[in-house]
Amino acid sequence: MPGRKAKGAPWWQGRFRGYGYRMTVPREAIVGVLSETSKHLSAEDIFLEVHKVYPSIGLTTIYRTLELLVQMGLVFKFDFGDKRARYELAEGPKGKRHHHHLVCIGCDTVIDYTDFIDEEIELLGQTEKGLSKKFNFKITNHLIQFYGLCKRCQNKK
Amino acid sequence: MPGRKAKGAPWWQGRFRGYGYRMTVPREAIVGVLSETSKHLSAEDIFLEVHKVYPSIGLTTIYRTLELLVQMGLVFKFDFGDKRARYELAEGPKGKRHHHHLVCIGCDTVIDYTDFIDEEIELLGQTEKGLSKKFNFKITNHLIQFYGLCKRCQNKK
DNA sequence: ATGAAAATGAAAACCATTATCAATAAAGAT
DNA sequence: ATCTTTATTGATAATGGTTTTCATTTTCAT
Ligand SMILES: [Mn+2]
Ligand SMILES: [Mn+2]
Ligand SMILES: [Zn+2]
Ligand SMILES: [Zn+2]
Repeated sequence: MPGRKAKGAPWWQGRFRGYGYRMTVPREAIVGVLSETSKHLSAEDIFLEVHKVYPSIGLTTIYRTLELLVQMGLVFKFDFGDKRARYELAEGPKGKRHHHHLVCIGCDTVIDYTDFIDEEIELLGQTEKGLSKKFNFKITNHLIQFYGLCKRCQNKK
Repeated sequence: MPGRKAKGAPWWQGRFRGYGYRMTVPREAIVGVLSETSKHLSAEDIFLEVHKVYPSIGLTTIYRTLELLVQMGLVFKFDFGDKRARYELAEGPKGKRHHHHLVCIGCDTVIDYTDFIDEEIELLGQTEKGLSKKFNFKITNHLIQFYGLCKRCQNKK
């Protein structure tokens, strides 16, 4: 099992350095938290989690670091309709993991899905091409979210 | 030209009454503003517009009425990434006009498009069906936005 | 016209996010 | 290991869109 617990420098350190940023304890901790969850955390969520291990790290730093991470393309920032921004690691050591979301309007649960991406990619590509031509609009990104009721919430009176 | 300037009760009054809400001057004015634009107005935009005719109507009422309208399904509320919510009439007398958006990250312009390309329709149907089955998720709505550069912003410097 | 209930406006409160700024810590040079 | 530069941090205050509060006004069925 190569490298499994080797404790070498985490893969993202090079990313920071590449951008000319310093590697710090708070940054390490924040990316650490994000890399250990599949949830869509708010700044405060992350703050609370980081706080357990480093009580001295402030919420301001969480916000600042998240902005950096978004700028670097390491983190996605989403708005699911509750008032807070939600953050999620954009990629792991294995590469990108672009995906779309199912948002339950009953319990605010967010489901990631990558399953249908493959079939979607083809159609998405064509859609984007068509729009680009029709409106002379250079598409760089897209946001696709489906809203509805999750299994649990469908069975609630 | 049947009914063109007939000045009969606007079509949305019945909607308010149907929900048990009263018809008031501010509500009339707010829907009026929304029905005369194709832009995506913020609460303040609407306030300013209404203010020209009814200087006594306050911003609070704008917010309250917009929330009502969204609840009634008469108005869509969007978040395009600037900090303010944007509102847009969901339908006219002729029915729904569901559409998607192209958002320019250069000038914040938002382009509506309703003439979905075949690929997009297929993409949506296929995706929604697959997702519903796989996750047992009842999809009721979707949000699709493409981000990029509009024609003008592509030709800047 | 009357009166109960709904709706409004002014002001204060909310609250996620940002800006400020003095203190601290990272990293290259010595 | 120490020094030096300067990015980074944390406490605090400020911001700004949106909500709450509550006394006053308006709607509309009677
Ligand atoms: Mn996700
Ligand atoms: Mn629109
Ligand atoms: Zn749910
Ligand atoms: Zn533009």
